[in-house]
Amino acid sequence: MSTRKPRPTQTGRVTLSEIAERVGTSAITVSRVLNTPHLVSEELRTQIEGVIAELGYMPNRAARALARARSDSVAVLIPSLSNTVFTQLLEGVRDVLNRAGYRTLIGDTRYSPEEEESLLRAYLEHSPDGILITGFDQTAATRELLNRSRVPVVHMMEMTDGDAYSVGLEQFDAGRAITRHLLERGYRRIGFLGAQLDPRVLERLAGYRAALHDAGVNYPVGELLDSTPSSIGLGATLLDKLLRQAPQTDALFCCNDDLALGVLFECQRRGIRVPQQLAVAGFNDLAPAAWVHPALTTIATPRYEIGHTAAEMLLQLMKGEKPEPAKKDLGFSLVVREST
Amino acid sequence: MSTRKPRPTQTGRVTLSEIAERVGTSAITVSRVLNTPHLVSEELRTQIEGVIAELGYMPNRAARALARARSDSVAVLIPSLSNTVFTQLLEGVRDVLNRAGYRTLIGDTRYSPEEEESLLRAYLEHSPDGILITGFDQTAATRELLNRSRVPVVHMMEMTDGDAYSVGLEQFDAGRAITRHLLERGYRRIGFLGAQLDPRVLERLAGYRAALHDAGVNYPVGELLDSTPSSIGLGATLLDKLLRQAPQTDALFCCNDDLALGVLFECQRRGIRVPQQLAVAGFNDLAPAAWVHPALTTIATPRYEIGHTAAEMLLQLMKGEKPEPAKKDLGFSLVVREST
DNA sequence: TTGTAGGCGTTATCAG
DNA sequence: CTGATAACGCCTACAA
Repeated sequence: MSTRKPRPTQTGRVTLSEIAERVGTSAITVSRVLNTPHLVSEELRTQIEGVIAELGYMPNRAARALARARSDSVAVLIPSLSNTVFTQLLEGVRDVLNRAGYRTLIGDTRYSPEEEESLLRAYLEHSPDGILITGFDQTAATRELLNRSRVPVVHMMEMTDGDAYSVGLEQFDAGRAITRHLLERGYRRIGFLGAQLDPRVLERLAGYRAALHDAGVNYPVGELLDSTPSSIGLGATLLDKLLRQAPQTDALFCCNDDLALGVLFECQRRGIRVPQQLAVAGFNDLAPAAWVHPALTTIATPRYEIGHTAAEMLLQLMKGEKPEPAKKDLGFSLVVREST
Repeated sequence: MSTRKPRPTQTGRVTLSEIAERVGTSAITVSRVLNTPHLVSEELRTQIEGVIAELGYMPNRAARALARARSDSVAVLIPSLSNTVFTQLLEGVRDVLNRAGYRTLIGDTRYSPEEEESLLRAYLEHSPDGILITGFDQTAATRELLNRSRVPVVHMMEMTDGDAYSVGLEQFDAGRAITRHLLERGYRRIGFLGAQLDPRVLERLAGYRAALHDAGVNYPVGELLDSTPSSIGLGATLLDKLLRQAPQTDALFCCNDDLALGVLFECQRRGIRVPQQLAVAGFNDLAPAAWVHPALTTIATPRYEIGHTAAEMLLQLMKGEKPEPAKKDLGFSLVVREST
């Protein structure tokens, strides 16, 4: 029994060996109490558990990760932390992953594929067991990194061809659906307000154009695109611009609720009656949409469920299972309220 | 030269030894190229850098953390991810910490000290180099954990006595300030709407009461407290309740902008003129406050700056420096708009 | 059911 | 400036 006496550790934290020494057993047995308790005799186990509690032992994740070659962590890349669309997505993700014992490394890409690439590079150093990423707008290098890392990946928010795993909705269809709703209501000079111009917004724009086209309507003067981030203030600004550029517009599809709220508030300020003089539709169905006056017609998107489902799919992949189907379309719903 | 040939690793990832072998040097030298390049000769360095790039080498953080006994990560505990107050706080935190090379482990406590304790327990396993935590409402066990871990901690959002490091604002003073504003405007039957009832809300309530008391006003029937989470919808509900309970109320201080917006929208719906029939004040100055109609009087709180400053303070602590002063009051400002 | 040996990938230490 | 050696704390594999 040449047991080297374990000295206090570098960090001052209690280690398995110290516990083992106290109990008069070996580190591996203490490890078993933590990971496979059924493999340890009742007696030893309760004794060890006592000392663990007494000493306030706390496993060292770095050591565990190194030994097991997995980290029990998942990297989650979203465009923005200040957009509730993505924080709700995150909540769905975390409710699933935390329960399953995973930590999430959250990265916000600021809507930039380059930033996304650099975040991914950084997070791969942590050997994540899985990756959740927003959309399909990755740089070539990002794709390369994802492939070479051999870590399971699930894409969120959009659907696509390809053979990637994904959970989302058809942004194109949603944009078309709400535009059709406006057409059905009898509006014809239907404008579009777009900001940020990320791929999902562009899909919605394409859906809007398709709906108009299908209806034999053409209203290019009503399109206003701005690549700066969405905000309520920008909605107000864009409305002002639009009314100069195309005063005859009778309905407006805003690429998200923030813009739409800005438009609504600006209409209130100017005394423009909604929907009588101008109908307004948004996208996402954020919390204020149901409460503003008039209440906002919009597309409800299942953010929480997308996060939840994507995380579940990733869990399967991390277990080595093949999720079926590989793509889940969680749909959307048109919520007609007073503003159209 | 009994160099064991390094086999492909467990994870399939390139390691320092493999690079070393390729170059005909040792792992430690490769490590130096990464960490202290000035200690390696120009020639060897460029050669090694070439192979690193060629093979797409990626350091293993777990191994590094284990060897260095620090993780380059910081745990950040906030009450909620779906409240923009805290996501803005987070952005301030991350802008500083990411730049300094730290990762953030984000935990949302759901406003529960018990949940906070369990998150802290979990995150301590990662050996964070520092901890940012919201407020001072910790369980005894949490305090014990923080002390024993000997990890630097900075508290955010509130000020307090004690000797803890903190960056925040005096919630009491802010609540008192906006109430005084209402008093100055001539309102006397000033109600208070509170939700969630976390410590910061209770401080604001205390400030409200103090202001009334100082003015010789007493209006207990106007206080409505609800421990469920804040939301626009709850604001509408509480207004309804309040108008039954205290119809003579002439002004309302809502503990945050969400409630205030709900109140405003409900007033619009009912045709209650703001501020003529009822003045409404909020707290935080969230984005919509400036744009709703009438625009909302509120208290602007420096969330981003608090996160930023707290992170800088933590950085100092992690370097072993003593930040001066230990408590930073970043203040608030009264933003008077149309609703009062 | 328990323990021994050895390694995970990196870095600190100290020698050359 | 470079390298050999020995950790870091835990776990896998195998043996007893």
